[in-house]
Amino acid sequence: MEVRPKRILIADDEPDILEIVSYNLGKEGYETYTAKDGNEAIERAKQLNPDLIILDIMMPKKTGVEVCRILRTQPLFQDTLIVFLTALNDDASHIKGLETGADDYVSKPISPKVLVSRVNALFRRIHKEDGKTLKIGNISIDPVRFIVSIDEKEVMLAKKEFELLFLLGSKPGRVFLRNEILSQVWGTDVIVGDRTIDVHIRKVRQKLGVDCITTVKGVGYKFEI
Amino acid sequence: MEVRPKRILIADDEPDILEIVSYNLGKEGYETYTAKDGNEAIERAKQLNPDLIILDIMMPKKTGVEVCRILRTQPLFQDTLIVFLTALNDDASHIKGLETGADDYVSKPISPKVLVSRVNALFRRIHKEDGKTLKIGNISIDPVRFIVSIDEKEVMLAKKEFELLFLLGSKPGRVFLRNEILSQVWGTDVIVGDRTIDVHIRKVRQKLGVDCITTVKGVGYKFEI
DNA sequence: ATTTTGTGTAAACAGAATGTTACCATGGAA
DNA sequence: TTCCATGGTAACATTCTGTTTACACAAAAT
Repeated sequence: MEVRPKRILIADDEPDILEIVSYNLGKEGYETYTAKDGNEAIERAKQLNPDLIILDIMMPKKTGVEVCRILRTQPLFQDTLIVFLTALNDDASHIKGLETGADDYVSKPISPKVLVSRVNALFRRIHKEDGKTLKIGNISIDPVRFIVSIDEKEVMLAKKEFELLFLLGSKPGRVFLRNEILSQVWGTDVIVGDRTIDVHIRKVRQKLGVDCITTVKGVGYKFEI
Repeated sequence: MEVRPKRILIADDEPDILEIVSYNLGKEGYETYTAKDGNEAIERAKQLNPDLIILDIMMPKKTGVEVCRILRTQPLFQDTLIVFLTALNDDASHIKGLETGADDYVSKPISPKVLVSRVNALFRRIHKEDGKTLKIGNISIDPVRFIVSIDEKEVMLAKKEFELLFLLGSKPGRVFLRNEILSQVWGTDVIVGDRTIDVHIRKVRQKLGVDCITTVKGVGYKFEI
């Protein structure tokens, strides 16, 4: 399965930092976006639904810790990786950062190499599961062979259909919001109509012949047996 | 749901380090085990199957990096968390550690607090499943799966119904005024009639089949078992 | 006892959200 | 080229939710 490039949002009030971090991560193949204060970080996070967010601790409007706490209260950002960036090299803020729900912590002055390798390490840790066949009850979803099996019976899905099912199947039971689905399967830059998701959901349901996708009206869809 | 204490294996050739790390993690509720060189680390890892392994980079017999590489080749240790411990504070070894497949990296001199909080953060990342689920007695309210369970029996609520219950359930026993409910669930801009809340309360009561919402006349409602 | 105030309940309605179908554009394969 | 699979849109059908209305009932106030 083709992998969409990871989206990283970087929030810092120093343009130099934004640029150097953005440049180095971009070189690694990440899609980078920036924000220059806490409020903008939250706003852009909601709009972009990034895979990882790098937050400077000391920022105008809202500190990185505040932004982290606010984002973490929302289900949408439960899985988002968060890394703190700070000039304070002391233990206290270090611990505070991690306890707030950050996944890592890098102190300034930043070595681009270190930052990149830590980011890579975080993604590696999360995506150990990548490439593995998902098995939920009698349904298995194989991203390598691009095939879905139901009780040993194999079903072929089109790319988008497969990606959609794979996303939902990756966390059975969890509800995926419509924008989440849009940004994960279609990407943030593409603009598609309102009925597009529904139509694809329908196609998947039809091809599978099993009712394993539940609609949660006003919210989204979830995979459930 | 009760959780078995996490097992942590610590490998270092300095007895002092072993003791201080073991003591501090033990105090946090982890089950700790030690090894004094690379070979012993591998041996004990196989025997204990720990959830997390802390490896000193500089150890006799085999270095931490070697141990990590060897363990990572085995399926059993694919998901095991690995943290490196080192006196070398330079970037080179740092990067090397993470690229080898470690999940984190802490440099000596070790601050026990920092180590403990990083370990906590690693585990928190692994089980973020049950993060936001409210549990009150035999009722659990899961905003990620959008499901309410009563004694393992699952109930689906409509969006507003769910939000209403979630609000009340977020502070069991506390009375929520009608305007409070209005502003939290419906928002400040929306104007709805007086009976709307009642009707929703009724629907929730009906669907749950359990009497867990108490009316406080002239005031509001509260969640109570 | 009567009125007033607050809440419970059922039914009905409007409109939002989703399901469904048919159709079009595109691009690769035969 | 033609054919076909894919992905997207538009238009309509259907379902479900949220809200209101109307009234019953209960408790408190008069």
